[in-house]
Parts: sequence; structure tokens; C-alpha cells
Amino acid sequence: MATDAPITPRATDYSQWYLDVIREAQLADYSPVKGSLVLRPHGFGIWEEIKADLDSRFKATGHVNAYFPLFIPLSFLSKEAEHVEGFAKECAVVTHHRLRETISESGKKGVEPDPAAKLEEPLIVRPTSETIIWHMYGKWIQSHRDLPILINQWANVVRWELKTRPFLRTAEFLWQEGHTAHATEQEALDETMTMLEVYRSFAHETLAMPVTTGKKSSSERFAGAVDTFTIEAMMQNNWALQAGTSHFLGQNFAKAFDVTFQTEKGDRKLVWATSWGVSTRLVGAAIMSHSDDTGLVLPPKIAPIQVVVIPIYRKAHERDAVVEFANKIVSDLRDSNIRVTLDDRPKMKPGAKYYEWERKGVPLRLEVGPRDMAKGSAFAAKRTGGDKFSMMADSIAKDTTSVLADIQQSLFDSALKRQLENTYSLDNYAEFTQSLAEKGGFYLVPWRDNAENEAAIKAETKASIRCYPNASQEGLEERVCFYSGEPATHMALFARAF
RNA sequence: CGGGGAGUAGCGCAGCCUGGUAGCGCGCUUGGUUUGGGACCAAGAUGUCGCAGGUUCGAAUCCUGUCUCCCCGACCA
Repeated sequence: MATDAPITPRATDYSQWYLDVIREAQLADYSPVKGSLVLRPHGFGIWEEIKADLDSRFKATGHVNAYFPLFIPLSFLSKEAEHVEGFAKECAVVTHHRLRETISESGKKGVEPDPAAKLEEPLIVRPTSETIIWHMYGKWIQSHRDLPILINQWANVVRWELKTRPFLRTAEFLWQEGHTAHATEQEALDETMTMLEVYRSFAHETLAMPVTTGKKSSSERFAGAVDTFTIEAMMQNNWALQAGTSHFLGQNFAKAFDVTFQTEKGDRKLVWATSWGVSTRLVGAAIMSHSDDTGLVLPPKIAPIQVVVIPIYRKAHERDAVVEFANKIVSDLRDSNIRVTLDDRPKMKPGAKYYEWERKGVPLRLEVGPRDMAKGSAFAAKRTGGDKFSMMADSIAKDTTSVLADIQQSLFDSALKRQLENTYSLDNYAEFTQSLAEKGGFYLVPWRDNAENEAAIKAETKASIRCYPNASQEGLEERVCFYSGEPATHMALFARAF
């Protein structure tokens, strides 16, 4: 890997910059199969932190984990009409269960599916698990006493997308999908909003990424949902990224899979449902929210390595003392549950190490040399910049914890500032197209819900309705749609999206 | 699937026009000197030139076919 390749300034080529950040930080590589991604330890480490944090939030809201199979009978998919329409074009299909050997004319050996081992019913690799899960819920749910069911699963799914981009859109990706079943509509609606709030608070607190919450327009809604709610983040090129969704499924899947329960009064009713998910796309979201022209910048809460300690010495005889001192700092930090690594690789100059860990996004670097050792301190540098500063070794764990919290907060603050500075309120379409072309950004506009107009705007400007923000739907009575001039039904947030 | 580009060492590329035994940079290995912001010297290792045919004494290079990947559009968490 070329380590001297400069990371392309995001101003000139955002897409290339993004790929460079990932490569230089050694997060992931494409696998030999189309757009599926290999997560290297550093990249997977970020996902593991995300996963652990989300898991604790899911459990705090009463959810439990389970696991459903990778393969789904083809016929299951077609039981919900909109659902099959939404996913049919991107399904990987399994048709055989055995290979047989082939020998080409030139004598080369190979293999091909054995016609004798053709499956009676093809299987699809799950693009999402609603169907298999609701098939099972049909067996599990008999009585109102069986409800609610609040299940989440961590899994990989496959959607054979035509165009892929690391983390943001890959043919196979890791995610969590929550699937809940409820006795009443209100309970399911509450669950939908509860999980949207879990995602919002997670994005803010853990990813340091401000998001706008809102409802999707009908054309952006999940296939099979009654309503889809979303968290939308703004990346550094001012495009939007859908970072998580929470769906109110109504009784669509209960009808499709005939899932009913007996009420206290003894009659049978259809079950109400939700589903909600976030994926490894969040890793991409974090990369694009905070990184700079030097490379990856990770919020401390999701950094697999939060602190790197680099010992510095001139002579061999200094080495042992410095490394011992550095190791003491490392173990103090580790005792306080700070994820820390000592980089004592020999034959590598400190400067080279600095650049490498900066490219990998480690939030805090501690340099420890003879001068520091003499003073009982370490020399600290934040990945987010600013002057280097001294930290006393005897309070290093406590002080580091607070420095990491500062970094976390400053990342959120600057991301929020950027989002606010690039969000505009307009009510004039001509002004919108001009501003969007010039500087991108989010546009909050009065809107009359209309799928045709929405498509026309997307065709003309490439911008789509990211959501109808939950916080902006008051006081619409007097307003008219910025596009059609008809009475407005919503405030809509338009933006170019990934 | 339509339009454009590219397949040569782990990565990035040159060589192809004008056929003649495979090159460069980075990385990697070994030894030595270095080490407070990307070290240096020396010695090494690494190739089915995407694949299959053809032309030729001889093909990375010319011809034909084919596969794959990338960019722009259609699809999308």
C-alpha cells in the first residue's frame, strides 16, 4: 500500500477523498465479489463499538436479540405486494445445492451447478427479514399474552445494487433489524417513534453526528410500510445521507402472513408491526461527517483505538526506561477502560507513526520521551487539531477521559454548526434551484405532497425530499407549495442525497 | 443494458505505436547507522503481462473472440 499517497482534498473530488480516507485508514477492501466489502480489523472495530452502544440502547428499551436464517423461500417474498416490488430487482437467488465437475475442451477442470441438484423452490438470500420473521411470528403469536414481541437481530443481508460505494451501499452489508409485533396500532406507532428517538440520540451522542428526524414521502417509503421515519445527516459535501429508518408497518405483514391474536374478549385481531434498522452505512456516515484532508477522524466513542502512546528515544539505553514509563501510562488508561495502544515499533521514526495514526483517525496521541519522563508527563495531540499540550502522568486516566469527552463534543458542535450553516428556508422554486446548484445544502420548503412533482424536481435538480421534519410541521395553514403554488401540506426538506 | 475508459509484482504505474528473454516508484525481507513530525546506506525476494485462439522463427506488444473492473445514466439503506 502506498503510504505517501496524499489524501485528495475533499473540495476537489469528494468521492475520491472518501475512498482515500478508507484506504489510508485501512478500514476495508472490496472483496472479489462485486460490491461486497471486506472489513479489516480497524473498520470492523468501529462497527463493533457502534453495535455495542446500540445494543445497550435496544436492551434499555425492552428489546432482545434473536437470529433468523439467511435463506428465505422465494414464495415468501411475494406475499406482501409492495414488499416484493421493492426488492425483486436486487435479490440474489439460490437455485442449486450441489456442483459437478466440468472439463473444458482444453482439458481445464471447473465446476458448474449440478442440474440433478436443482432446488424445487429457489431460495433468496435475505435482503431484509420481514417475511421469514413474520412467518415465524405467525406460529408464535396466539394470544394477547404473547404480545408485544420486541426482537432485534444483528445480521448480514444482500441487496444486489447496481452501483456500490464502500459502507454507503454495498451488495452485502451488516446491520441490525428490529421487528416488533403489537396488539394495538397506538403501541406500534409509539414503538416506531421510540426507535427513531433511539437512533437520533445515538447519532448525536455516539457518532457526534447531528441528524434531522422526519417522515418519508410516499415515494421514499420502505416497500411494505405504512409510514417510514428517518434520520438524515448532512455530509461534508452538503449532501444528505439517510442514516437510519424506523417503519410503521401497520397490519400489512400480519395480513400477508395471517398473523392474528385472540383478545381478552375472545375475538381475533390482526397484529400491528414495526421494523427499524441501521447498517454499516453508519461507519460511512461517521467517516464523511468528521474526516479531513489528512484522513480519518473518529469520534472517541466509536474509535477502536482512542489513544495511541508513542515512545520516543534517541539512544538504545533510553529505550527501556521510556517504554517502561509509557507502559505504565498505557496500563493506567486501560484500567479506566480507555482503548489504548502502545506503538513501540522499532526502526520507525516518530513522525511516520504520527502520520499513520492520524490517517487512522485515532482521537488522541500521547508522545512520551526522555524530557516528558523527567517531568512525569506526556505530550498530547488531539486529532482534531490545536496546540499540543502536556498531561501529567499521575492523573492521566482521569484527564484523558475528559479530553476524549471534549473531542467528542467538539466534533458534534462543528458538525452541527456546518449543518445549520448549510440549511436554508425558502419558498421560491427558482431561488431553490439556483442556490442548490451553487452550494448544495438542505432546503426547508413549504410543499404540497405530490409524487409527480417530487419526481420532476428530482429529474431537474437531482434533489429529493429527505423527509418531512418532525420539528417543522406547525403553522402551515397560510403557506403555499414552493413548486405548485397550491396550499401546502408539509414542510419538506430537500437535498441531494447519497 | 446504453455511452466512455482500463486490465503488466501487494499497491500505483511505464513499456505496446515501431514484436526480440519484464521495468520504475512505494511497500516487503536481511544487515547496519538512525529516531521530539513522513530516515538513510547496502544487499535481496516477488510476475500465468485478465483469459482463449490466431499471425510469426519469436507476442505484454499485431489480429480475433471473450471475461472482468472503473466512470456517466437507470436501481437503491
